[in-house]
Amino acid sequence: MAVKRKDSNTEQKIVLAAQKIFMQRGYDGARMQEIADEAGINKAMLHYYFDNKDKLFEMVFATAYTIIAPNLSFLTDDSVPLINRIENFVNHYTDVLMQQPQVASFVVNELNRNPEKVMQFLRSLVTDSAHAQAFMRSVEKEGKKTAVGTLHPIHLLMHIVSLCYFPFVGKPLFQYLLKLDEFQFQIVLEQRKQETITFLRLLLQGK
Amino acid sequence: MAVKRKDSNTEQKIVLAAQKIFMQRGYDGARMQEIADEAGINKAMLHYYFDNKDKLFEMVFATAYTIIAPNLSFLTDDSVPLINRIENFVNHYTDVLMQQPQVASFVVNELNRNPEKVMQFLRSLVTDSAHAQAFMRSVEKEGKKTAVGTLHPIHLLMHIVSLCYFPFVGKPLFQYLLKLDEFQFQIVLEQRKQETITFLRLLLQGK
DNA sequence: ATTTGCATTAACCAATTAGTTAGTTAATTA
DNA sequence: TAATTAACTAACTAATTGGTTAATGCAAAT
Repeated sequence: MAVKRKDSNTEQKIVLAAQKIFMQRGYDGARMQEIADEAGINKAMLHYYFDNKDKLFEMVFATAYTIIAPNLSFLTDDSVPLINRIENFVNHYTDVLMQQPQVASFVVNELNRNPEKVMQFLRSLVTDSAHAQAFMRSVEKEGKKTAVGTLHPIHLLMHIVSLCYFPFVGKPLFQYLLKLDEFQFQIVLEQRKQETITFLRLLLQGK
Repeated sequence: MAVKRKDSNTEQKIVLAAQKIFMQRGYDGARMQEIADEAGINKAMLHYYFDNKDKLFEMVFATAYTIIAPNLSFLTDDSVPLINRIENFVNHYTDVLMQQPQVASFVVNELNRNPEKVMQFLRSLVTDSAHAQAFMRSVEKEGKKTAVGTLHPIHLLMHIVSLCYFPFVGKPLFQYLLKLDEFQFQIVLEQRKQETITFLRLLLQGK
């Protein structure tokens, strides 16, 4: 019996090409032909390795989501002070998003474009509902008295995630508004890690 | 000579339909036929009133951008204390985005999908580069000494805009992470106006 | 050496899509 | 009332697109 010859990295080439094209163009804008060209193979090969556009997309989206979706477990380890957990979260996701700047807007875009379908898919992918509860309890415990009174977990999370993610999702907007070229924008992003942490620290300081 | 009979509101129906479909599906996902159906007219009428898909899209995008793009003039009136200007900004754009929740993600999505083209189009649409400079000077003047030292205008702006906009752009993400239904999410958004202002106020308090 | 079966391709297909055309309707006006 | 012209439509077209098929290459097993 013959043996699989998938030693040739065709599948990997397809994955990389699909990631590039889908992230650049989105599901609707992506063309199977362009993915094939990018991978340097025939279009029929895409359907040989992945049945159809949807399957190929799901694979790309799952990877992208896993990389950038805020993992609440960063924020639920009660043995570490809340501010340090937040610091870790900000540092981690700023680094991740800087390495792959287009992933955030890709995931957010597709989630908005097709919330029902994609979120149904998410539920089968990850099971982190427990962390949401743990985060709530953890903040309520530690954040009783702060500079602004009682800390609301949901709003704290929205603050953190918004500050970390939006500079990437809104990059073109900021670049246009502030007339920043690529290089200048990179520098600003570098600074933001510290700026964001300093800002969030204000919220947690007892009065 | 005969006279225009555009008393029938066909053009208006097209505009409304195009707004709905483009915002729902994005440029690539939108179908001229679906826009025609939504408007209750023939597909050829779209081309009669607007030459092609691009023209129709540009009209929709220009309107959307004008509505939701952060207008820095909110933040540049030196006769009002900075914190009050920020308060006005937050209140205004939270209201605007709550009224049309999908506009923010539409504009941001399209900006990411086609930065060069759309931004080139923007430059012909609005000329607000002066406000960026005015904002910088204004913040540098008033924000010399704050709780965290000298206030950096660019980061302050990114904080403000991120806190206001991302809850809308990342709505499906937050709904999934925090298991919030439509009603619960609306309540959170209502609260955010005050939460965001309170948070930003911390930044401006002298130490 | 021949068979076996995965890997790969060129060519094709059916459906979709933006855009066009040729013509109809009906209000205005001269 | 007849000419004029804006408003509107059904039907068509050319190009694109996701997906299929039938055939071929080719390494390994017998």
